[in-house]
This record gives sequence, structure tokens and C-alpha cells, in this order.
Amino acid sequence: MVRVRIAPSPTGIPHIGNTRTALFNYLFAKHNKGKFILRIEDTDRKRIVQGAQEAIVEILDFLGIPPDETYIQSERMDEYKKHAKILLDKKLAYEKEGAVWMKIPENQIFSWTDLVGNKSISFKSQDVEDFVIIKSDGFPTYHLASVVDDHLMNISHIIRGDEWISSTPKHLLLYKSFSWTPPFFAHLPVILGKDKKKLSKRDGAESVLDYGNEGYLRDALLNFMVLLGWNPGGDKEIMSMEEMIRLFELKDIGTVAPIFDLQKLTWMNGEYVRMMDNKKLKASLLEFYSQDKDVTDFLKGDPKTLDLILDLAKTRMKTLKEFKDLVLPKIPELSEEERGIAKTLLKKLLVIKNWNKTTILSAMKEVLAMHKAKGSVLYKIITGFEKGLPLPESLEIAGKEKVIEMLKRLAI
RNA sequence: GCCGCCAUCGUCUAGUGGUCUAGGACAUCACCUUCUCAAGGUGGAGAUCGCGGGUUCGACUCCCGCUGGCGGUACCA
Repeated sequence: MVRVRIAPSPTGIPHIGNTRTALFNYLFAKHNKGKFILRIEDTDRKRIVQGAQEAIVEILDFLGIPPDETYIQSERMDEYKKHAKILLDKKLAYEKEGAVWMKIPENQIFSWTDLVGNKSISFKSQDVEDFVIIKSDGFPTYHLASVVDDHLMNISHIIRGDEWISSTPKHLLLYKSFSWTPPFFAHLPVILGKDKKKLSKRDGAESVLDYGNEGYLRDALLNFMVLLGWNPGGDKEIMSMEEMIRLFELKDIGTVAPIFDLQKLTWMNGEYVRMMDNKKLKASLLEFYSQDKDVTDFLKGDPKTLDLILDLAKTRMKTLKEFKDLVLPKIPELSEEERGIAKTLLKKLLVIKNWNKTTILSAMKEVLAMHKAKGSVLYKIITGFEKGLPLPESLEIAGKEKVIEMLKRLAI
């Protein structure tokens, strides 16, 4: 039975790296019909951050990768104390300055086969130092608490960041001291920023929640993250959660620290926007703009009209954030010349009898020819931006009356 | 410093001794389309597979060294 866990400490908001680790654990669990466990490691009382625990849960929820079981280490103190005593009694640990320390035996080799890259890693005991297992405040350190819990919770595979590699010999010693069989280990390379340094605020948003607030879609985020250090082979890139679960295997995890490339995420998000049907897109937009009455009012307008507009907008937005400027015009600041063009446009549109995109387009072309102007001028006049949804279509949708009225106000 | 991990286009990667004059995707450039901007289509440029030694009839693929990057070296996780 596969049982995996993520063990975040509530000392801050999880960043993309931690979140990807959670995703990989989730996919591995589901691929093997196993369990995905969340264990809050709140043993460092000094560094606990208010709201961090809630943020962890919120992120898993946002991504749709909820844990099957949840544990909190501060509620399991008895276990850690009990197990520390066993080590003390066996004389494998000792007390010093109010803390309990694990003694590293001499002339030993600690080695394991890491499932990332399927290679053997080993450390000599002379390179490992005695370490604290119970701090003087009575709380266990990560080393003791995680080993005890992983064993008690029947964790089969530990999939975690590779900053843990050099701690693994300590964990191996603990397993041996308790006469427990250690689980399998898979250490994931960290995700780096553009500068090849650890991902930081400079690289943009910090947590997936921030990306969500920037108008990135859950499915795109998931798809992009899974490809950071994992590849099922072949050229397939766009994958649904079901496909990821079906294809996910530890042997396909890369050994190289990937760099987070926002441009590719943005492209992929655009792909997902275009793949969505209008009903789903509308729902996503409604959620994203829930605080913006102008946009939600627009979205709640005539469904048929909205449908047409969504079709036009889909190929022009990479993130949901770009939707507003696409559909809600702003008042343009026109030069004298542009005002003249606006007047001509008004005149030409006014005489159209059969108001549709074809007649509107030919009117537009006449105006452009008369003024020897580029099409972008008309977009500036009507939308306030030099580009936008195709005018013939959107003016047809808006209706002659509304368009004329608006142009009159501008041209005066 | 010591210990460990890693090393293919700018980026994500395919590649497990010969099929590689190294494939795909993002980004980039050109063209097509065109009322603007996109989307889409076609094509181009872009990697002497970090460097140096081996092993082999033959190395991107195996071994060693070097260099570089990253991580660890806490009564933090």
C-alpha cells in the first residue's frame, strides 16, 4: 500500500517548490491507488506564523489535491517523548544541556537508493555530527518527529525536496536504532528562478495563490508545475489531472533543478483559456472578478451576447486579468486629427441601413482610406486602446444605437 | 573549508552505445492571414550535448578528473 506525505512547517506561505512537491506526492499516491497525507510539522514553536497552516490547506484546496488524512505534530508529543526515551534507554542517545542528542556511531556508512535518478547515495558517519532529537523546550526536532511519524503512519515513500539529502543519514540511523525498515526515498531537485538562484519574490509571485490572483487558471498551474522536473517521455505537454495521474512515475522525475519560466506558464494558461467552453470560462471570470462590479455586471448581461464576446475574447487573453480591458472600453484622449477621424466614422456609420459586421467593416475601410490611417486608430477611438476585439463584430453586437450615441459624445 | 547533488538550444525537455548531420515545446525572427491585436498556418535561426582524459570498432549516452551551479554543514524545517 502506497502512503505518502507532505510535511510542511507552518512557518510561512508555501512557495512553488513546496507546492510542486505536494503535487508530485499527490500524483504518486493516486497513480498507485494509495493515500496522500498532510502532516503539519509545527515543532519549531518560535517560528510559527499565524495563518500559515490555513494557507497550506487553502493551497491544496485551490489546486484540487486535498489530503486523505491530516495530522498535527504538536498533538503527538507523547509519541516523540516515548521514542526518545527508548533511545536513551538503549544508550544510543544522551542528554546534554537540557536536550537529547543522538550519538553517531563510528565507522559506519549510511546509504540508500534514491528513486530520483535511481542512484545510490552514501555518507560516512564521520561526516555526520551528533544531532538533537528533543530540544530543551521539550519539543522534538524534525529528525525525530518525522521518522517516528513516518513509521507510525506507515509511510511507504518519502518524496521531498533535495535539501533533505544531507539529513537522510540521520534519519537512516534513527530507523536502524528503532529496528524499523526505512521507507523509500525520492529527493526532488529544487526549482530555481531566472537567475538560477532559489526562487524568490523577484521572480514574481510567491505562492500559487498569488498566481491565481494574477489570473492564472488552476489547471494550467497544475499542468505547468508538473512539467517542472517531470516528463512522461515523448512530446505530450498539455495534460489533464487524470492523465497526469495515469502517467506519473517516479522514474520519470528529472535530476536537474529546473528554472521557473513565467513565459511558458503564460502561454500554457492561454492554451487553457482557449480550450475552455464559454460556460466554464464565464464561471472562472465571475470568480476571478468577484470584487469588480463593472465586470460581473457585464458578465451577467444577455447570455447570447456574452457568448459571442467570449468567442472573440478567448484567443486574445492569456490570463483572466486581461479580460477587463478587452471588453470594457475606457474614454480615449484624442488628438485633433483623431477627433476628425471619429467624426467621419460617425458620419459613415450613421448612414448604414443594414447594421451588420460586413456593412460596418466597409464603412470602417472607407474612413481609413479617406484619412490614410491605420486600423488601430479606430480601435483607439472606440475602445480607448489601440487594439482590441474585432470592431465589426463587436459593434454589430453592441447595436447601432449604442455605438452612435457613444461616438456623438466623443466627436463633439 | 568539509560533505553531497547536478550539468543537452536563452528556458522546459526527448534521448539510456550505432536510428543524432541531436527531436519537441516556450520565447525569438520572417512570411501567410488581416480593420487593430491576438489566435492559427508555414518556414528560419538557435546546443561543437560544461571542459579534459579514458573504455569501446563506435559515445550525448559508461568510467575518472576538473570546472561551474545548487544544497547541507542549527536545540530551523
